[in-house]
Amino acid sequence: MREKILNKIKEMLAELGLPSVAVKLDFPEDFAYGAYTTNVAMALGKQVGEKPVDLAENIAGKLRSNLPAGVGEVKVALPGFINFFLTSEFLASVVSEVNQAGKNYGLNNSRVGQKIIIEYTDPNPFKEFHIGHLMSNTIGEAFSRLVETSGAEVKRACYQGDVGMHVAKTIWFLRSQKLKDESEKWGVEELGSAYVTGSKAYEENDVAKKEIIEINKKVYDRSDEEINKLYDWGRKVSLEYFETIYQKLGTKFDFYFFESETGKFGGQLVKENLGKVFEKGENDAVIFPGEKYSLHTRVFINSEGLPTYEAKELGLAKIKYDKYPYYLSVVVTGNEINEYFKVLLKALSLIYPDLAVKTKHQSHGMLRLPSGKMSSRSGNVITAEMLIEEAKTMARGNEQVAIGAIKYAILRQAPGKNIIFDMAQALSLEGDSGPYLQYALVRAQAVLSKARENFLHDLPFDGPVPSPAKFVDGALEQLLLQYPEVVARAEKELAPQHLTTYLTALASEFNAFYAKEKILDAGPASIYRIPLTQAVAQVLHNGLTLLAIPIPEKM
RNA sequence: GCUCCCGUAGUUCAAUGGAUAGAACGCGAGAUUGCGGAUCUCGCGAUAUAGGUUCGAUUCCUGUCGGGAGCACCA
Repeated sequence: MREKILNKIKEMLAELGLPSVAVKLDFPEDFAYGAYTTNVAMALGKQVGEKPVDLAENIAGKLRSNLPAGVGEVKVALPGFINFFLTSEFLASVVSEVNQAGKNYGLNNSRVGQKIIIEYTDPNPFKEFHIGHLMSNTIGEAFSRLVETSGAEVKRACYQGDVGMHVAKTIWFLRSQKLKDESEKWGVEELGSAYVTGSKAYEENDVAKKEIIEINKKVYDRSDEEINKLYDWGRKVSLEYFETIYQKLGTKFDFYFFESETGKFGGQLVKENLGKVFEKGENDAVIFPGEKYSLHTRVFINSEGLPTYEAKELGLAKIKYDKYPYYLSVVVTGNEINEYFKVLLKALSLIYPDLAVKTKHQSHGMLRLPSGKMSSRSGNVITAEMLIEEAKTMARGNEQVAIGAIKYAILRQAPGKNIIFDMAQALSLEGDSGPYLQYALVRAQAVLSKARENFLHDLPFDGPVPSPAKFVDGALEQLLLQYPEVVARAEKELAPQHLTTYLTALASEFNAFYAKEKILDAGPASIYRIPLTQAVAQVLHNGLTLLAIPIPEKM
């Protein structure tokens, strides 16, 4: 439809002898202004030296004598908008289009043939899976699913810090506890608190600090049998635990990358480019002189000879590409990495320029809780599991609703900004929330299943509806029509909030419709309203699936 | 101190340079023998500040004020 109207406008502009400009066709804020609107007249007004309204009338007049099929009216509004109103017949046809397309409604081909890799979550073994990881996972999974709608081949990647100081800190404490083997009843929670204790010791106790640095080296070169044993056990426990969380959250990774591999290779890369890209710094460290490029100078190899985060990330870019020659690589991390990532991309561009341009860093903000609430006994860390459990009690024990509430709270705002996560608000379970969407869908499904049982037997309605035009109200149908464009925009901008905003508008419109009109047992109107309900349910289903928000059957 | 990000109803968030700045929570008033009330209807209420660019600025540019993150061997 959009294409048809756009082409027609261009055609008319040409016939009027007006200069060709990029024509914008928008969804107006209010359906009172039609289904589509354009501002060409205002944009052209000055160029041509005519009043925008007059110009708009001129163009509209032309359009009226040559309407695209499905457009019922063209109106001009001050100060020069041209608005397009669609016919009831066309709007009714949207309903059957949605039902015919089903799960495929909203897909497009804009990225067919592209290989895209998306890295997110990135929890560290030997540490807790905290709410920051939950946030990264939620956003990354939504990105992945959105990008898949464009026909791209998407691979999900998880990058995990299985070596480094945090590991050494945890092991330091485990060793001090004289842990013999895995028969000891320790799990992830204890690993988490071992890290906290080790961390504290590192900062407060010089002896411990030295021991931890020593352990760190031994983890890298695997020279100590006792440490190896603790290490292998801890790594396994952590990774197995993470899998249970991914399952809950609806993520399945294609690739796992570990710092133990990227560190080796990244360190090598840095050494090879010493003197070219990198320089010697203080205490034998190897640095990247970021100041040359008005960035920070960063250490890539520390004075112990071990690769830092930056060197590892450098190696990772290449390792990823070797495994999966990508067209685009998206990396989702917290925004405290922003400055480092700029340095990293600069260094990468000097070594592998082609990879640097293919890499896109998308950060997310921090998940903060209103102070005082929800602090864990072991420190300030709030684990994902604790949050989910807390949410669950508020969601009448329904885990799908709990996860939906949390995910929606994260996805409703633009990524990159901090989120003040007010538990009470996210789980008020009403209004602008995940459960609100879930409820609208569950309710629609309940009506539909009742329709199947008692009323009509030929669902789904994927054929034409007899004389539906008089039952068309317009708002729901126009929203249904917008869905594919909303998805495309959210995909292109990696902006899931467009989709959450849209779905909330759709659910709200549906709930109003539900309150106002009878769907079942409404005579001929039912013949239209049942498929309409089905189309709404289909779009809610498709949209929630794209956001990886669980869809409960009952709630 | 320097660099980056951000200031929108009382609160938490939207808004591709366009129309009356859109929701939700909260507050006030209503709707229930009705397909699922975790619902619906109505009301109150906001672009930090001073300039600039533009036919038109929440959006772009500059200053000020306020908040967050980072600033050499953690990730």
